[in-house]
Formats: sequence, structure tokens, C-alpha cells
Amino acid sequence: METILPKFDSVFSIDCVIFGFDEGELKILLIERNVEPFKDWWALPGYLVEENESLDHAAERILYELTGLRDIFMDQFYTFGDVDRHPQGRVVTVAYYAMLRLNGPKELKPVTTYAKNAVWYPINDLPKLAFDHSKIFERGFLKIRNKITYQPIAFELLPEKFTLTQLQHLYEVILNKSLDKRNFRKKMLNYGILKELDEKQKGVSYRAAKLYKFDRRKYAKLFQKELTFGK
Amino acid sequence: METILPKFDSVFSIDCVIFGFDEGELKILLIERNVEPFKDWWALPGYLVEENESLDHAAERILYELTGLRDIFMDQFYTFGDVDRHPQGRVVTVAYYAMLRLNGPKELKPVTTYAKNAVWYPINDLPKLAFDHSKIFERGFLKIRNKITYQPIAFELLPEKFTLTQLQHLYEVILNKSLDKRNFRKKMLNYGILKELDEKQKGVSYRAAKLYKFDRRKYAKLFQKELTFGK
DNA sequence: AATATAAGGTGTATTTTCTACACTAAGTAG
DNA sequence: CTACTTAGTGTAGAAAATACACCTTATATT
Repeated sequence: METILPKFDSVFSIDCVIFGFDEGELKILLIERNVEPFKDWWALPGYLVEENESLDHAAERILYELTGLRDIFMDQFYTFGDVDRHPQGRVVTVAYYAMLRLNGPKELKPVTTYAKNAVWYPINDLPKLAFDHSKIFERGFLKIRNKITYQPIAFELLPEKFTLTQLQHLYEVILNKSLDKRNFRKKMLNYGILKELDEKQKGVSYRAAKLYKFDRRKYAKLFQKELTFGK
Repeated sequence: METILPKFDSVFSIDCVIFGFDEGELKILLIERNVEPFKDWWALPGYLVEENESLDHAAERILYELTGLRDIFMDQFYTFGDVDRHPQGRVVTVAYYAMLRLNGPKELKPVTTYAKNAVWYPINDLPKLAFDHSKIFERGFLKIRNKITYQPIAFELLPEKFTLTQLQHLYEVILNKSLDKRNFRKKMLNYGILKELDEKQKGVSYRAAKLYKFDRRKYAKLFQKELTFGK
């Protein structure tokens, strides 16, 4: 690096793949763009990083501006930097994913005007996306699919109290295959990160299932230690 | 994103954590900086991305300029974007790691003049590094330590022909623990990605060990399929 | 030639984890 | 009280992980 940094017109952005689970479907949050380029196209929520904010801060801010949500577990997963990925110049984008608990689909109100709309879209029925956002989504989806095989991150997507069947459905949707009920339960309960509640499902027209909660404390203990290789 | 991209003075860089294995030690490649800031400090090899090159291309180019090596398996692992990580302006850096086979430590000749020197440093004895490079190294090291537990990437670091003991030592150095010889061999041979050669070690003053090669074809088959969760 | 040295190379029993698989129990709706 | 729907449970076999110790082979030394 030279004593004076050579510069060219360039800028960073953040794009977010925000997963939600609703009515048995895995969804992501899309916005309908209100400005060129790709006006009227669907796109991942994303925006430019400001001069005086870190990437992580920008990711939080953008998610907040789009959803009103804070303190969401977000993770950077890849940076996309092809020369021509943005038609108006050199924009390198850092992609984050987040998993959100949907408490109802009402509350999506973009604060900014560059989006007309923010909508949850089932991942099996996505429209064509602006820029290279389809690629970014694919990679983000791959990321959570891999991650969930060794770390039970899925609970971020569920309501606070959930049944084992709901949890299993979520796994099945993410992994795109069906799982054995007994083995699944055994495995999940063996992790020791589920707290059985003294409460049952309500409002169902069949036998109500027991409700569980995730025990974040135990979860953190279990999964922040390094993976081992054996002796 | 507005119709015209707002810009501020900013630039991207690549930093590389390049692992090598030599004389039983895990090492990384450092350069001695020849320019401000951090003149005379040790740093990870890294440089600015050019206007018309992708991140991956920049990573390859920079590694080539520093080592003369091409076609090295490189992987992007994290992007560092704290506001003040570079004293001269806003520089977001995309970090890559690579694992290199050292055929002898001679051939390190920086092509550029911004480095005085390029040297292999044992990771247990690293100097203070420029910028946030210590943090970048730590994260890169963590990455390969995690990765090696589920994917035998270590062979990139070994000479083409190697003994099982050499392979085990490498694992032990990366994981920082000792492994059981019999179990290690069983596991490695079970992967089915080692080709036993009709050849033995030479020049050792004890019983010579059999030499093995990695079978890249089988390796690719085995580890490019998705991880599974069971039925 | 004999011996010392240093690493190479091998098997088995135990435990743990993974997998496959099917029926009864409980609650609701009519 | 019956039908329906989902909840909830156990076991046996296979596969993978772990713990553990001795003989073999090549070289170097006397």
C-alpha cells in the first residue's frame, strides 16, 4: 500500500438474506426496488455502507431500517466482488444472513423510500432477483443448510415456545428431506438444549403437543467450544 | 441505492493468510513492509484490488506476485471492515487463506517493492503484525482448524508423496493435540482418498515408511456432496 | 556379527452414535 | 361413542469412535 492510498470510484454495500419460517414454509425477505437500476425488480434488502460505520454496524442498521428489528443474530457469510455485478460502478457487497422469528407478517414497513415494499417470499417460489442477488441467496441458503447439520441454529426461526414436530418440520424444509420422528426427537433431546415446559399447544383440533423452549445458556456452552477430532 | 451512486473515498484490499508446513512446523507467510503506514512492520501479504479485477482474481494475482505460485486452492473466509482499521482511510479488506506445499524456502521473492522481504514464520512465534492482521490471522487459523475436522484439506500442505506419520504430525500441529496413531491411520485410510505407493521414504536413519499420495479425484467426489443429517 | 536405537506398522474389545422401523395414547370434532 | 388426527415412545443392529501395547524393520554403532 502506497503512502497515499490510490482510489477509484468504489463503494461497499451490505445485502441480507433474512430467513423466516411461517405457515410451514421457509421464506426470505425481499424488497421491491423503487429506484434505478432494477427499478420495480425484487431484490435482497441491502444498502450502502456509510463512511463512518463498520460492516457489522451497517448490517444491523439496514436490517433495522427494513424490519424494525434489533438484536438479531447475524452472520457475515461471503463477499461478492465481481467487477460488473452492479451496472453503475464498482460495488463490492458483503452478504449477511439472519434468521428471524416471525410474530406475524404485518410489521414489515420499509423506513426508506428506495423500497416500495418488503415482503416475505417462500424460497421455493422466488422471482428473478436484481443484480447477482439470486447467487447471493443460493450461497446464503447453502450456508444455513450446512450449518444446521452441525449446529442447531434453527430455533432462531421458531416462536419462543414450539413443539418438536414444528422443529422437525423446519429441519425438513431447510434440508429438503424427511426425517425419522423418533430419531429426530432422540437427537434433539440429547443435545440437552431443550427445556420441556409445563404447557401444551392450544387451539389445535387434535391432541395437543408439549411445548419446548431453547435453553440459550446451554446452547452457548455446547456450541462455542471447538469441534474436536478425537484423541 | 440511488440512481447515482454516492461515493466516499474508499478502497478494497485483499489480505492472505498463507499456510505452509515445513520442518514439522506450521508457518505463515509474512512480508516486511517497505512503506508507510507500518513501515518496517511485519504484515500479512496483501494489496489493493484494482479497478477492473474481481476479488478472486485479485487474490490470485497478489499471491502470485508475492510467491510466484499459481493454481493454489484459495478460499475467502472473512471480510474485515472496521472504520479505523487502516490509518489512512477507509479500506475494507477481504481475507483469503491458502495452503501451500513448500518445496524449499528459497523461492520467496517479492515482485513488488512495497515489501522488503517475504518470510515464513512459525505460527507459534509470530511478531506483532501491522493493522488488524493479527486478528485476521487468528480467524484464518480458526477457519482451517475447524475445516480440517470435517474435510481433510491438510494434504495441500504436504509434499506430493508423504508418510502417514507426516500427515499425522500435521494434524497434530493444526489441532494442537496429539492423536492416536492406530486410530488416525484407520480413519485416514477409511476415507479412501489415499493411494499407497510402491515406494518408501529415503535418507532416514531408521526404518523407512511407506509413501502415500492423495487421490484428488476421489477426494473431490467424497467432499463435494452435501453433508447429511441422516434419515 | 551383534546390539542398540528409533520409528514403522498392526488388531481387538468397548462404547457411543446412527439407523431402521410400527404401534398405542390422547385429545378434538362430530 | 366413534372417527380422526397427531403425539409420543423403544429396541435391535450397524457403523463409527475410542482406548490401548507390542512386534518389526531399517540404520547406526561397537
